[in-house]
Amino acid sequence: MLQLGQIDRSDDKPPYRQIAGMLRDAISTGQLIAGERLPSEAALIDHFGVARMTVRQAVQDLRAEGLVISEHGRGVFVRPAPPIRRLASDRFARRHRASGKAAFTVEAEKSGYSPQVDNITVTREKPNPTVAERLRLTPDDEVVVRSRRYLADGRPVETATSYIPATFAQGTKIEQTDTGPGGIYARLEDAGHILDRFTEEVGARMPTPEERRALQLATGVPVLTVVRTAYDTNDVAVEVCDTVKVASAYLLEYDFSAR
Amino acid sequence: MLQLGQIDRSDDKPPYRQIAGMLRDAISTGQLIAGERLPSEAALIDHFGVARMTVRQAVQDLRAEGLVISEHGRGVFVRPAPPIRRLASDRFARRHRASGKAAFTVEAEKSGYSPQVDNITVTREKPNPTVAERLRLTPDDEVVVRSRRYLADGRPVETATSYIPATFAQGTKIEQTDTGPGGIYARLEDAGHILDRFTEEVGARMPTPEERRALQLATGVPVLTVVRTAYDTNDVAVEVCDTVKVASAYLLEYDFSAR
DNA sequence: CAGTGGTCTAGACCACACC
DNA sequence: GTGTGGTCTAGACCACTGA
Repeated sequence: MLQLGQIDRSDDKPPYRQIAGMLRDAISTGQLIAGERLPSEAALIDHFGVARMTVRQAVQDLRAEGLVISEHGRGVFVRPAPPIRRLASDRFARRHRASGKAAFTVEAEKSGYSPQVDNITVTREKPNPTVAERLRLTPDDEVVVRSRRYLADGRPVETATSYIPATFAQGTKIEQTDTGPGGIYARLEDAGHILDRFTEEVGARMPTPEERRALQLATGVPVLTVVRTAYDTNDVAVEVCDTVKVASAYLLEYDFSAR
Repeated sequence: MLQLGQIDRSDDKPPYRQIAGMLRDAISTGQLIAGERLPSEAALIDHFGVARMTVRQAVQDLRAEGLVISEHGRGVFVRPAPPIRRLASDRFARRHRASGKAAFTVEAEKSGYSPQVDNITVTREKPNPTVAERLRLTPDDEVVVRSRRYLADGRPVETATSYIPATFAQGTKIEQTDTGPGGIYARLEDAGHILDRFTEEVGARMPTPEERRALQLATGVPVLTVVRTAYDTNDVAVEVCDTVKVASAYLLEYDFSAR
């Protein structure tokens, strides 16, 4: 049974923060382990002798920190850490593509989870200014826009949207739902755009409500945003890929020279 | 004056979500711009005909998303986007170091903000298991631990903790608060450890309460965690640097080959 | 069914900002 | 001072879970 202290009414820290602090300590010291249920609101009200809103505010703080998740009708639980995918920067190397597999599949086999892709859409649009600039297009050029969602062991972990200049995608499988073995990059190379290098821009923020839905995100879990641009051997930008990843499920690895 | 709709009581979306949605729309459509004040709680209560806790819960949602910040006694404001530092992966290149400047200073001059470092502490400790593994040390070896906080135009943007094997730091300025021109890396190279490459591991999460204090973080702003390991030309790990960055203030750029 | 968290009401007192 | 958000109380009804 979990042992908790009492509120110090003379403390300037408000009661709800004191309660949040005690629960946080219980979690960080291992008195409450991942997946375990916290005392119910009723139990906390009894123990601390406060109103319901006070304990709810404490729990609310912990949720915003991503420490706990609450499940309607069941209870509040210490958030279990999901398995973490380490993404190495060689994940788009040609040797993987040569095997006919997409980067996400290769990664899945290495790490031992079952990969899945859904919600694939393919459209043709005018690029937004950011994409246009990266692809060095005018706003009047067209791009093929490919969106999809990636799942690992059935759980959404990432959404991705690729933008490919229509002139490069024209008449290739890039315009179809199934791009064939090796994915977009293999088709671009088939078309003579031999890939040379990528740049990635990494940031993080809280998800929008739509992203929370699409990625089934608990409160208190941010997203990593990664915008990748692919260049061919003529230094032509051939694709921009905008991805939103569940932050708790990823570690991105990069190598670079000291010279 | 801001125009807002009314709550639809027959909607299954609860009133507080409807209110949050309308405010969110007002922000995303530009009816409320960065830095502008939202209607006061009293005004929202009047307008929507709900209890105070209902409008507070709506605002709470927006705070957790990082869309607004509330200031006690002043109001709730659309969160202004802070200037974003783009960190290129060549920021530790030797040519910068040669000029006698630390990476943070070089970055500051390029981007035009005033750099500052404070809270510098230097201790000698046994490494924790993670650091020990990265530095290929035994738990009995010692490391010099250097912590500091970086500020841009007076605002905290990052905390960093470096771990250097004591055998490499011994007798150098690395053990002192002021490491001299070019910083730790210059001193390691003075000592014959010519730097060859770095690896970085990037993740994101919500800050701990201590981090929120140290970085003066508003609610709804995650942190980027970057763990960098430096290797010398003998492939010896000579430093691990653990950094926590305000996510809204950074974009990390990396380049890598397609081969 | 009982137990859980989700939403809401209608008040209260407080601390802070600004005039 | 007035107006703002921060904290707290003591209820109410609802929706979901699981025995």
